[in-house]
Amino acid sequence: MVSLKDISKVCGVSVATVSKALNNHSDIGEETKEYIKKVAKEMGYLPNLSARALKTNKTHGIGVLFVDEAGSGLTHDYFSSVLDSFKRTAESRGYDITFINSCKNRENRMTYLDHSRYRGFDGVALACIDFEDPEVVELVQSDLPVVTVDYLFNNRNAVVSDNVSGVRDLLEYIYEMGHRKVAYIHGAPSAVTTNRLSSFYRTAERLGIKVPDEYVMEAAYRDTAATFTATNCLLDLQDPPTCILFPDDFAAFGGINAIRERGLRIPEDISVAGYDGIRAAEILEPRLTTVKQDTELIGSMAARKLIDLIETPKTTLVEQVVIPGSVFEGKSVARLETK
Amino acid sequence: MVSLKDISKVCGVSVATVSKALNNHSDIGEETKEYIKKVAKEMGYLPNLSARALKTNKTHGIGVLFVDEAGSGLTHDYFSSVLDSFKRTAESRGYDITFINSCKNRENRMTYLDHSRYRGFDGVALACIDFEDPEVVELVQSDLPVVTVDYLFNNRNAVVSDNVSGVRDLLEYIYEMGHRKVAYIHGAPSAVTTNRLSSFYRTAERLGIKVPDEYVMEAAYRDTAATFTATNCLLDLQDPPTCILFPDDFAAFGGINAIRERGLRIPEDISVAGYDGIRAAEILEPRLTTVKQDTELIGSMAARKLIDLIETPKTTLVEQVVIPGSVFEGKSVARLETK
DNA sequence: TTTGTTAGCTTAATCGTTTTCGTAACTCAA
DNA sequence: TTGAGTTACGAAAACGATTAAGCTAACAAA
Repeated sequence: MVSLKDISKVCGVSVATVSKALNNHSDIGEETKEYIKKVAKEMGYLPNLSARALKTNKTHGIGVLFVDEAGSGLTHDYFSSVLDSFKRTAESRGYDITFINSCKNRENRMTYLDHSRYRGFDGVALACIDFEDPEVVELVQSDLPVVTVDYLFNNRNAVVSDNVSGVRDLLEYIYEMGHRKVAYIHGAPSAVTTNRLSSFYRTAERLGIKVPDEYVMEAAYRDTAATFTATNCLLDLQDPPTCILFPDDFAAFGGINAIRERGLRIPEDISVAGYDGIRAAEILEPRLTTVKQDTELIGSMAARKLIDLIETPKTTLVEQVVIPGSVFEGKSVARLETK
Repeated sequence: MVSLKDISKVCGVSVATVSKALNNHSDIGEETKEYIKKVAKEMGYLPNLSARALKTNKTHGIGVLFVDEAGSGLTHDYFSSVLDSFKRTAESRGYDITFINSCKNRENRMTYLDHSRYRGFDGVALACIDFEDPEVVELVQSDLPVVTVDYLFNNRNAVVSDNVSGVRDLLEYIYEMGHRKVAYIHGAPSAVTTNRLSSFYRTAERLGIKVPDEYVMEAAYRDTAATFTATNCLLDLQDPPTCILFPDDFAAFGGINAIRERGLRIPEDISVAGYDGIRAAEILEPRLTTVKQDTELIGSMAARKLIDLIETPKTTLVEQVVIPGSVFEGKSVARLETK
């Protein structure tokens, strides 16, 4: 590999001059600069990142921790979309994305924080994880620039999707379609779940929808078996709901299966709605009415905030950005005659 | 950050001794070694990867290029599963995964190879991409350790799923279910497509299934609009097929929609089959009959092969591993009376 | 006693950059 | 003419690790 020294020899100048020329320092003459750059290009010079990082303590690397309950955020539609967008934005600003080692069960492994320091990440992005995990807390509380997705820490940058308005808008839409008996199968306890659930209750109350306790059930996100069971419970009620909200689109299909197994039709016999707006939801029958999250914006905004923080550490501009979703009107919620 | 020098001061030995002790060199006394290790741990020492890499030319980093037609492999079920498995295996062996910058439209960007060199990857894994891309070819032909997924290059390690046996087994199953009129909507031209298609023709011939030209159509992978159209064409034929194979599970849903819009039922009126075995296929109605790829094995095998190659470069043990899939028997292929 | 061997450390060079400080040459106002 | 100020460049010290080579004391063998 060609180094600064090689270039300096060819150009007949010192290593320092080459370095400064390539980095556009102002104390190098224009002609010299151009000449050096030309030679560098011709020789196929590539900076040695290790050497540079050693000197500057900047790796231009960002660590990401995208882990879901099942152990990986990669096969999770919502988070892989967010990550994808995050990656594109970060790369366009010259940062590369590395996974923070999340393989917890190996000897001699490091904590998330240690691993991040070891790799020399300039900053880290966290999403989709158990934010209660002591290792995660340690990482967040550290002096590394951090951005979290869908979770708020004190004094830390965060980008969250607006679950409150999401559920509110969805429920309002369902109300307008004439539904007055709406059940909510919500996800496992978490900050996201709490927001959605309380928004559900508040909106219901405002609209004058009564929500019997048995209309609210729990099923883990993306757990089709759980929603299958829960849906059956709801359908067995003496006074079953006319519409069911599910934790997410994927989980909704567990419920849809339960409904269909009973020979009921969607939406003629019962209406359903999901959350997330995964690609499959737009394609499958019935087109699922859902809240489409703006993963593109969430990801790119998270990258932006993190990189801004990295590059201007002075201004500890802690910001918590809320990204609204939008109701995607599918075919899974029927219009009811309001009696 | 605590460095070797800090430790050496505390221990009253030279920096070299500390380095050797921590790396288990044989010319350091047992007691000294233990003592140094203890102190290092107490002080929370973490090796500086940049410094180490500068000296050893090993970053313990692997670059991955997982890009699909749409620009990202992250939102692609099959590839994100493979990547996930790849990542776990690599991490368990002490390697971290970084994306090779694939954002092509930015000023001053590097080629894949340059970027890989710049980052100092010890090796790279490629999947899901346009292997004809000159940049990809350049990368593969370079002196970097490489493993490819689902594509064979000369003299390069590769892990491929067995498309030949996959299509063969699937078609045999369909034959046994009594189908004699089988159409194949295949993906866009590529090595994978070629293998599948020729396996389709060979198996059909062996089984004595006649395949009229109009039964074979093309639709891009994961393109539900294209399969929608193609399926309609097939259904409009004077002698329509009794079963349709689709490029992949996701694309199959485009066809399924077309079928349903005509009021036809699956599998009573027409049978369908997909390919890949994505999670959604197992859950959605109708349970899709498909070829389930062993993404877990493909990913971990790719990581294994690559790391073996990295760590023992002498033995240019070029291996091309073929991973078979298995037919997942859903409910989308009906048993026909053989007349 | 001398020589050789070995275990256990240390010295010092090196990897490729960045950056501070110096300095030579030149300009220009006084 | 002189001193100050500017411009353009170089020398050298870091950054934190690895490692070849050298040194020393202790001990064994002759």
